[in-house]
Amino acid sequence: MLLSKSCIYGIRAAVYLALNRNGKYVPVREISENLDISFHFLTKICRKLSSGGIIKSIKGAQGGLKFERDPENISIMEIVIAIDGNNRFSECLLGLPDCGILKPCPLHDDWFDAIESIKEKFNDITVNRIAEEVRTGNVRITEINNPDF
Amino acid sequence: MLLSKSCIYGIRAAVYLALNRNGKYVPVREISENLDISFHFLTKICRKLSSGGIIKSIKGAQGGLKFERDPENISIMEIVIAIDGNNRFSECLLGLPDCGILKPCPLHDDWFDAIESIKEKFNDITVNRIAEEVRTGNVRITEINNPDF
DNA sequence: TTTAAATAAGACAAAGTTGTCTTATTTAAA
DNA sequence: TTTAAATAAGACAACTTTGTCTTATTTAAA
Ligand code: SF4
Ligand code: SF4
Repeated sequence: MLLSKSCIYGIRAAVYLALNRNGKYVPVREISENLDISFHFLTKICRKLSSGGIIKSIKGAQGGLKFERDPENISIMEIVIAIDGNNRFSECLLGLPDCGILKPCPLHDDWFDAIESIKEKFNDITVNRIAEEVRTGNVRITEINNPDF
Repeated sequence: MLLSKSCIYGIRAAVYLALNRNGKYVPVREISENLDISFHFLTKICRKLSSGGIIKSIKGAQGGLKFERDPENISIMEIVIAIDGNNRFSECLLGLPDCGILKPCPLHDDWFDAIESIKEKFNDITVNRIAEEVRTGNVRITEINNPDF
């Protein structure tokens, strides 16, 4: 798997948040129930998104989560980095020690083409773009039977 | 990580085997020492390659491993499948339940382009091709200081 | 002021992957 | 025939990821 479950949940939660932003803070409980993700696990992930500066959270009644910045400008890559750190994509194919391009492993060229292309895409795709696609009904972020997302 | 450690070790071991085939059976111990891979862990992986029909093994003195088929015709993909099963690459990006192209997740198109390209490459690249590249000194399958591989 | 709703924090459990070790079995060579 | 070299098999430990649970804290509303 290219992405950890944590990343996947984080991306889906961010898209949910972008879909439902009407100024109000959205509780983690609501997200976890609608996306069918373990509540406590999701709160942990959301705390990473908070400390990563992607969302902000407010405690107490009427509290919840909100974007810190406009999700128009938040890429999938930023979410992945906030959750799993910077080396999810820099880990390379055979993971040899002291690796580099001086004397690479046999799959280096092919692998780097592929991973660079994925990286580019992850940098380009914004949370808002995905939310828009969900809104127009082309794609989904939850199980197939859920009519809402 | 796209590939599990088991796969990585399996690929490196197969390339080693292709580099050192002079009719004789190669003991797992020799491979594990030269590639700096845990011996017992590697034997487990090699048993998967055996039951997958990629290599054959002979017990006892002068025993060891040998290719079952010509490594000219063994792709990296076959090794990955023998070790990790068929769904390493069919696992999809967001891993939604009941997934499909009818109503895909937002990253489906981009993801499938990328993964198809990687799959193609993994199907094309043979163990022998990698071994040849190691022989000519362009690439390596072990740590940088090792002059042999 | 009290209560209910919400995040924060962290202990803990379950599961998967990776790695170690021991014992049994097979085989060729001494 | 004995011995050493090798795989086979599987128990078990360490580590990582994933998931659950409990307690503390904060906040708005009743
Ligand atoms: S040579 Fe390239 S692909 Fe291979 S292990 Fe190193 S960085 Fe990764
Ligand atoms: S829509 Fe495509 S990329 Fe997304 S989860 Fe399903 S198969 Fe994977």
